[in-house]
Amino acid sequence: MARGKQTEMAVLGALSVQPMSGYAVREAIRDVLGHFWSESFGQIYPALTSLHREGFIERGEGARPGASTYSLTAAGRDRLLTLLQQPENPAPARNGLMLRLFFGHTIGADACRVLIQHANATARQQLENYHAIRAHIDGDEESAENRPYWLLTVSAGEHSAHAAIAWSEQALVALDDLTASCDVPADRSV
Amino acid sequence: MARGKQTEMAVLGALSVQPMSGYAVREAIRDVLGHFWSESFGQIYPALTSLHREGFIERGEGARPGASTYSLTAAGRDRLLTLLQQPENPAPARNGLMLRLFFGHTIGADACRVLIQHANATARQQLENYHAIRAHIDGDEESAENRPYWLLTVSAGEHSAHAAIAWSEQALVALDDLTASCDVPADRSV
DNA sequence: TCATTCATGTAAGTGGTTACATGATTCA
DNA sequence: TGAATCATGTAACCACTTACATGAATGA
Repeated sequence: MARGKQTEMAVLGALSVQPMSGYAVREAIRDVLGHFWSESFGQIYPALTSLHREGFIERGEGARPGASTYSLTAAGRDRLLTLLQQPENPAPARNGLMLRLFFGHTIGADACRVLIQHANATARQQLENYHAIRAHIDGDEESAENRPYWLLTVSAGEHSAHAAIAWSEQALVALDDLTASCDVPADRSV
Repeated sequence: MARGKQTEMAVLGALSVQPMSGYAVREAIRDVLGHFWSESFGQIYPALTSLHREGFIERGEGARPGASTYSLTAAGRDRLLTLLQQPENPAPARNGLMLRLFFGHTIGADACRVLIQHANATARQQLENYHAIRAHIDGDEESAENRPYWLLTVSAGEHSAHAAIAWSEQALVALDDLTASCDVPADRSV
């Protein structure tokens, strides 16, 4: 599926939870979907305009003059369902850490260690964030029907962070073995 | 770091292994870095032109008329080292599966199951690929100095695939519990 | 000879971010 | 009063993909 449809999907999804302004859509995407999705102003406002033109959202009075509150129409709800069911078009892989490590021999073992330690710290930070989000979702009485699905996404984040932590620690040991076997070859039997 | 520098880094990295044509650079990036990096023709040829203009690569005679063989200059090797040491600029998160699951209540548990089963199959496939790559690297006598670093990247892929498999299976159980508790509430405690 | 692969490039278009311009409202 | 936040939008730019145009070499 075209990548442009994904912005539409995220915006309709945000509005499906509750009607809100474009500004609030951006905040919702950043704060609620932030750990697995992002959209910028430059995407959100044009998307709102075209969704409105196509009749998928309605524009109502906002709390302030000049502000609007968008809400899904019936057609918009259908549209969201259709989009969500379309197969995803995976983005091309681009992992900067792996690219650097692949040329690890060029930058040296110490520089690699720094990169990996940084990845480890990041993953630990993420894991803490996921725990906080989980606690927040568990404590939220309002969205009981969404809760199991939201927890699924948090769980995916936790699994991924755990894997990154395990890998990075194993990788540091492997690098230590590598340099040790260069310095004191007699000490190690593979 | 700017995203454009990353193409430069990948191209210089490919040429650091051995001199080759632009066409071969693209093949190397696709086949060797494929599981964590990608570049298209439209990026590679302009990058080669600008790297040549800046003196980071030399253009030699190719095997055929009209074809060139690019190789790193000393300045190019320095440039690669500099680029590899710069901190990465992580791309904004965009996980289509998570976006869909977050609105899982809208599409329903069965549709979510399909998505998750697909993710499971993909991860298993990736795991097999990583095992094949690992075997290939282990059997390659030529690149002994690069081997430990290449294995690090394969290991990262394996960890990530394992995490995806474990998560997806757990998620399917969670969805089963969810629907079971809706159909036959008396059967389940919690 | 004819399809495939090797090879180099360009052009058009998409998708996306960032910075800017503007102004009202809230609250300290 | 003045800073922070809410709010809407546009313009310029960057990164990237895809499709196209071209043609030589290889090999069935």
